Parts: sequence; structure tokens; C-alpha cells
Amino acid sequence: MTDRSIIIIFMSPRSTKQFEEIRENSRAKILDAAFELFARQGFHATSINQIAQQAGVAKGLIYNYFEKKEDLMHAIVLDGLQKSAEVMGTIQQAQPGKDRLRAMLEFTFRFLSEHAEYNRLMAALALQIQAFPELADIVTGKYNAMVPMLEEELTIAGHPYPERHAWMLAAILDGLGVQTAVLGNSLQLERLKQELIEEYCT
Amino acid sequence: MTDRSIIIIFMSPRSTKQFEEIRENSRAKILDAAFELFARQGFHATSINQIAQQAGVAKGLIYNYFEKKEDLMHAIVLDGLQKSAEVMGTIQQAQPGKDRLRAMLEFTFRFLSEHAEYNRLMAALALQIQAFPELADIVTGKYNAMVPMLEEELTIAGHPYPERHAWMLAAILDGLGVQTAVLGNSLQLERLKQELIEEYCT
DNA sequence: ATTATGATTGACCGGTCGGTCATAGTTACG
DNA sequence: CGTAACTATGACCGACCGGTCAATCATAAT
Repeated sequence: MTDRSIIIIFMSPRSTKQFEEIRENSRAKILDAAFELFARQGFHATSINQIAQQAGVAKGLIYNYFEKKEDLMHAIVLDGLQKSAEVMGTIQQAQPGKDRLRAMLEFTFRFLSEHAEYNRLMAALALQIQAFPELADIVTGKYNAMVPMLEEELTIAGHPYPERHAWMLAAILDGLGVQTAVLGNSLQLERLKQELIEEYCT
Repeated sequence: MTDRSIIIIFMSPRSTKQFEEIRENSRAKILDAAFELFARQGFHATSINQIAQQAGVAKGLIYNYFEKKEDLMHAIVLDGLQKSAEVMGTIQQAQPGKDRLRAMLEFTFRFLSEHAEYNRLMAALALQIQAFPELADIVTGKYNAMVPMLEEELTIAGHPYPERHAWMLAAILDGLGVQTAVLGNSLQLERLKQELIEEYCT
């Protein structure tokens, strides 16, 4: 058994790190293209050829990085969930109650306006979650975690009906997701945000 | 030019009325199948062959009744919009203000639980409305009409912040649509309805 | 039985789908 | 330069897509 590191150092045309960079770059190009097309047209209406073209890459290369078309969706969704989980982590540093509630609302509204496409993708996924069984538990889990979290913050904030308004707030945020997807930027998100903050964070 | 009615009366194997019944029956079978599959799997994930099989009909027959696959979607959506418009017409008979608001909520919640599939179909359509340009104006029109209508009722009902809560209420109802699609009947719609009524109709 | 009428069928069409794979391209060492 | 190690290509595959249409079926008056 030869020492693999020596083989790599002495025989490989590029360093491991160089290959990793190349791979990461190609993978990102493919995921970006797939994300944009899935969000705009939906999963089934988007073909692998389209993704390859948009990414500026040959079709076959996609299958060097992802086994099936479905795996593109998985990677996109999991990436997004992880990023939003990171943000939620930083939000936990805010003072519980009205401050944290405000931070959540600020984040959600910024997300709605800056990442409308991801929002649309997730909404479409939610409606067809049974077609992506490997994502089903994760997504429904996030859904179910939302209401109790809001209820706790409302309680701390001293809201008179924390239970009732927790699910209302959750439904409002989901509904805004759909409405931005349908009506686009004709929705005055900034104004709505201020009114929600006034209603729940003052 | 021969008299066409005489030709029909004396030469046709079946009366005009019989033919109409046959056509209406077949059309309904096809639309029912298409509706169920579109709602469950989405438009692009559903093939004409599948629809034909589910309807118990040959593929070719579908094209006697509808020019393109898209037209099936159009017919389904327009049928649904018309039915809901009829219900909304009867709701207008209720006393403006809290009574009418309650009637709207009762209808919406009954619709959510009894026609969850149609709700899911419409939500999915809303997210991809640009793929059905002929429906875009109609659907966005319904969307835009919702908030002012709620605002008027809230005003009459004497709500302190009718404008703010009109869009909140609209968002809540949209959000519940998504949530029922994702979480199914684990959502306790009846309880949520009672709480909304208590919040806005008492 | 024949006929006219319109509903119904399913083999068939060109095209596109997701996915494969033999081949080519790129680079850095010996 | 030749070779090793890996990325990248696109022609190609069988399956299935939406859509067509000549042929068949069912009926009821003659």
C-alpha cells in the first residue's frame, strides 16, 4: 500500500486544494442556475438541459456533482435552511420578548424582499412536499416549530393573547410569502412591516 | 340551404339533448381527473396519459373537449372561481359588518377543510401564475379585491384599525391555505376559526 | 339491414426528457 | 514530452411527452 499523500504531491497535476476550488466553483454555478430556474418555473417545468445552459456548463457535468435532478432541489433547500438557521442563531442573542420579536420580523421582511425567489421556491415546495419525501420531515418540522417559538416571545413581551396571536402571526408571515410571490413588489412590504412592529412590538 | 333542424330531427341517431348529456358527462369525468391530479402532483408533473387513465377514457378523447393541456387548467380554475363567486354573492346578503365578516370566515374555513385540494391547486397556480398568462389578470384581480373588501367590513364593524387589520386578515387566510396544504388536517381549523371570530367578530 | 351522426379509440408522430459514458481537455510533475 | 489525475464535454439512449387522426363503435330513424 503506497502512501497516498506522496502520490498526490508528486503525481497529481493540481493540488488537492486547487481541485476543491474548481469543484466548489462548478457546483455553485450549477446550484445557482438550478435555483433560479426552479424558483421561476418550478421543479418539473425546468429541464436539466436548461440548467446546464444557464450555468454555462455541459449537461453531463451536472451528473458529476449530483446523482439525480431531485438532488439539486435537496441541496438548494438544505443550503437555504442552514443559512436561515444561522441567522436565527444570531437573533437568539437579542433580548427575549419585544426586541427579539422585532429582530425576527425585521429578518423575515428583509428576507421576503431580498430573497423573494427563495421564498417562492419554498412555498412551491411546501405545496408539493410529498413529491420530495426526503425533505418532508425537515420542512414540516420547521413549520411546526414556528408557532411555539412565537408564542414564547409574545408571552415574554406581555401580549394579552399570546397563544391566539402566535398562530395568527405565523399565518400572516406565510401569507405574505404567498402574496409577494403573486403580487411581486406591488406589496408595500416596508409599510406592512412597520405596522406589524407597531402592533406586536410596542 | 336545407333546414338544419329538420335534418337533425330526422337523421340524427340521438337527440341533441342526448348528445349534450354525453358530452357533459365525458367532459366532467376528464375535468375531475385532471383536477385531482393537478392538485396532488402539480400541472407539469401530470401527463395527459395519466389524466386519461384516471378518467377512464382514451387520450384522444381529451382533445375532443380541450385544445391543449393548458385549457384543462383554465377550465378548472374558472369553474372554481365562478362557484366561489356565487357563494360570495349569497354572503353579500348578510348584514354588513360583523355578521358578514363572520359569514366570510365561516365560508373560508369550510372551504379550507372541505376543498383542501382546490385550495392547494390555487396556491400552486398563484406561485406560477406567469406560466398561465390568460389567468394572471383574473387571479391577481381577486387578490387585490380582497383587502379593500375586508377593510370595509372591519370599518363597519367598528374595528379600531381597519386598514392595518384588513391586510393582516387577508394574509392570515392565505397563510392558512399554505399551512393546511403542508400540515394537512393536523391543523385544528375549527379552533382557529373560533379564535378568529372571537378576535374580529365580537 | 342500412344509413347518418357524432362520440370514442389507440397506434402513431416528432420532440424532449432525465440520465449515461466514451472521449477530450487541462495541468504539473518526472 | 509523456503520463497521471482529474474536470468537462456532448452525442447518444430508451422512455415518455403533448398532440393527431384514420378507423371503430353506438345509436335510432328509415
